[in-house]
Amino acid sequence: MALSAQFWLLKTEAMSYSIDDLRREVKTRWDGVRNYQARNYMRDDMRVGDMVLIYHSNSKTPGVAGLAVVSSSAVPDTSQFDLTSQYFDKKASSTVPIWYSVEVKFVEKLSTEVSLKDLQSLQKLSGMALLKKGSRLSVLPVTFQEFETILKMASQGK
DNA sequence: GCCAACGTTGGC
DNA sequence: GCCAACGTTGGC
Repeated sequence: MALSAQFWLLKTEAMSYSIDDLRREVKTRWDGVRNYQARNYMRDDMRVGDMVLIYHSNSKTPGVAGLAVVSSSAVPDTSQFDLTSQYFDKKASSTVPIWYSVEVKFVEKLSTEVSLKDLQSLQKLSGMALLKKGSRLSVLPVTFQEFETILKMASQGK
């Protein structure tokens, strides 16, 4: 049951993994996601070539900081098997993994970050999953219109 | 640092 | 299967 969505938003705390980290590494496995719905989006719906907004959460000025592309579809998140990892899950086994992660590749860092405030100020974006009250999901679908609007805001230095 | 809104866990 | 307690997220 694949969604038609081809655009996504991934949250990350800039202090632990920022768009600059992704630029440096070029590609990364988006591991450590421990929420079932977020997992389902990654495992069932994210496809190679899907575009991704990288969102810095929990920072002084939260907002969309950059752009990435899905470079590999979801495989079991190896950190769930790693005893030394904070993401270790004792209920998971290699034959029956629980958590999955896609790989994303750096595309660009926005010259101007589009802040949460900016997003909230646009009537056009009022339907965004990110802006829904109480939405704490770290993997969220974005519509093409929303995606386009946000990139436009970035290009206008807004 | 606060706390509201969630999701998960575990006792019953 | 219910639901209270607990842990986490994330804006402010």
